[in-house]
Amino acid sequence: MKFEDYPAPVYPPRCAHPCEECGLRRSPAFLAVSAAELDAIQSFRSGTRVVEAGGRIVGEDRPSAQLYTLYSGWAFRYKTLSDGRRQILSFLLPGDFIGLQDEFADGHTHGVEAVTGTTLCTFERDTLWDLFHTQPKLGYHITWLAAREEKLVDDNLVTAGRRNAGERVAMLLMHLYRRAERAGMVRDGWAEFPFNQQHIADALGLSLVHTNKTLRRLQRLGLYKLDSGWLRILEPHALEALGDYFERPMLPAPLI
Amino acid sequence: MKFEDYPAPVYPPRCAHPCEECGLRRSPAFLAVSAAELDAIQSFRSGTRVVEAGGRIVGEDRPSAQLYTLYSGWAFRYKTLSDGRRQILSFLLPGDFIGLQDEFADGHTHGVEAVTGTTLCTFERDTLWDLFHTQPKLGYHITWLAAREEKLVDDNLVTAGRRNAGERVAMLLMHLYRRAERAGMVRDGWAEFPFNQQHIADALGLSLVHTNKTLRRLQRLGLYKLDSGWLRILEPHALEALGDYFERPMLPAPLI
DNA sequence: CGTATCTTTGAAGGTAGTCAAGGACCGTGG
DNA sequence: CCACGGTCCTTGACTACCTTCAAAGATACG
Repeated sequence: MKFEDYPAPVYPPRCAHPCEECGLRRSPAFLAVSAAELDAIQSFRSGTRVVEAGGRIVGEDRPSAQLYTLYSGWAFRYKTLSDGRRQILSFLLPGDFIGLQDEFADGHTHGVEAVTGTTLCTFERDTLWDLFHTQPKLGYHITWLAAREEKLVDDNLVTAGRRNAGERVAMLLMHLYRRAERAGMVRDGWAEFPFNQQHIADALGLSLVHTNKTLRRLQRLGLYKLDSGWLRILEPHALEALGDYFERPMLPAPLI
Repeated sequence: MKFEDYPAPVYPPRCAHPCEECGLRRSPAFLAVSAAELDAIQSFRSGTRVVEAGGRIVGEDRPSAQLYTLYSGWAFRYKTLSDGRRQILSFLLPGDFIGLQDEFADGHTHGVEAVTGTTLCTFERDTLWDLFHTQPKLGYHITWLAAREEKLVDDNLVTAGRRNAGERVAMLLMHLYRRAERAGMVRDGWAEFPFNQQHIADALGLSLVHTNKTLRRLQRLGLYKLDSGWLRILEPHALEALGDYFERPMLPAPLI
C-alpha cells in the first residue's frame, strides 16, 4: 500500500483545529499516540504560524522563543559564514521538529527558511521541560526526533566531505524523493521538488555553476526528470549505486 | 580560574568506582546532579569498558546493545563509503554520550573508534526508556546532549561544505583546542593532540597530502605548534579569523 | 637493525570554482 | 500587445584548488 492512497493533506490551508483532528496523524508514517499524550501535545501547542515561500522561520542571529513542528510545506536549516557563503544543513518536511538544537544554545545558532509556503505548530520553548516532566514518553519521542535529525546531518556531512559532484547530486535526489514519498508528497511517481539550483548547491557544498552542469549531465544520462517543480526518478538503482546511498525502510516517527 | 586548577582526571586507569566518586563530576564543565539522580545514573550504568588506542568501540555494521559515556580518552564517530572513503563525523571527549543516534535506527549506523586508550561507562540500550520514565530530568539531559552533538555536526558540515583547506584546518585546531581545554586536557598552554594527519584529513574532507601541506603552511606562518602529541595555539585570533569560527563560552553540560 | 607507521615533498592531472554572458520564463505595466 | 525587469537556468572559457601518484625522510618499536 502506497502513501498516496492515504488522505494525507499535502498543503492544507491552515492548521487551526485541535490536534486530535490533525491530518498528519492519519499518515502511517507517524506513531499512534494515546489520548492522554494527545491532550498533552494539544496543551503544549501554543498556536499556529504561516510563513510564505522564501520567508524566514527562525533567524540565524538568535534562538527563537518558539519551537515548531512543521505541519505543511518544505523548509531547510542553514548556516552562513560572515562573507555570505551558505551551507544548508538539512531539509525539513511535515512532521519535523524545529528548534531543539538551540534549546541548549551557547550561541552558534542556525537559521530556518521556508522553501514553499509553510504552516507550523508553535510551542513555547520554556514549557519544554514541563512536557518532559509530565509526559516522559513525549520527552523520549523528542529525543527520538533529535537523534533522527542528527543522522540526517551525519549523512550530509559524508556527502559534503567525501562524495564527488555526481555522487552528491545522485544521493540528494534519491534522498529527497524518498522523504517526499514518505510524507505523501508523491503522486503518480512525481515528487514535489520546489528547490532551485542554488538550494541544491548550498546543500551539497558545490558552486551554482557546477551544480547546474552536474544536474544536466545526470539528466542527459536519463537518470531523472525534473519538470516545473516536480521530480521523477527514472533510474533509482543507478542513482543509488552512483551515490552509494541505499535507504532502508523508515520506522514510523513520533509526531509532536 | 582555569580548568587546569581542578583535579580532573586526565587518564584514570579505570572507572570501577561508584558514580558518586566519579572524577569527571568534580569538573565545573558538568552540571551538578541531585542524590536521587546520581542513584538513578548509578543503577542505569551496567559496567565499565576499556578500549585500547585504535580499537573499535562501536562497529559500523550494526547498532550496539550498549550505550556509553566516554569517561577518559579521545574517540571519534565516523562513516565509510563502500569503496573505503572515510568521513569523521565528530570527535568525542570525556563526558560525551555515545550511541543515541542508533537508538532509533533504521539501519544507516556509524562507527565509533578510540584514538587513545579509552574507558567507558556502559548502559544497556533497553533500559533507556525506563530512565526517561523514572527520571524525566535525566531524559531531558540526554536530549540536551543529543542537541549539542548535532550542533557539532552542523558546524562540521559547514566546514566540509563551504570552507577551503586553510580555513578548515584553522577551524579544527581551534575547535579541538577549546574542547580539550574545557575537558581539563590542557597543561601550560599545551593541549593533548593524539591525532595523526589521516584523522584530520578524514574529519575535514581533505586528502592526506593536502592536509599535510596545509598544516605545514599554517605552522610556518607561526599560527600553532605541534610537538609529539601536544598542540599549542600561538595565534588564536588569527586562527579564529581565518576559520571564521568564534567559540562562545560553553554552558555546563549534563553528565550521565 | 629491520619493519611498520606516519610525515614530508615534488610533480602532474583533474575536478570544481570563478567569470562572463546569453537564454528562458514570468509577472507587471506602459 | 509588447516592452521591461527580475529570477533562474544554461553554457563556454579560464583558473586554481585539491587529488593522485610517487618516493624519500623521520620516528617508533620489536
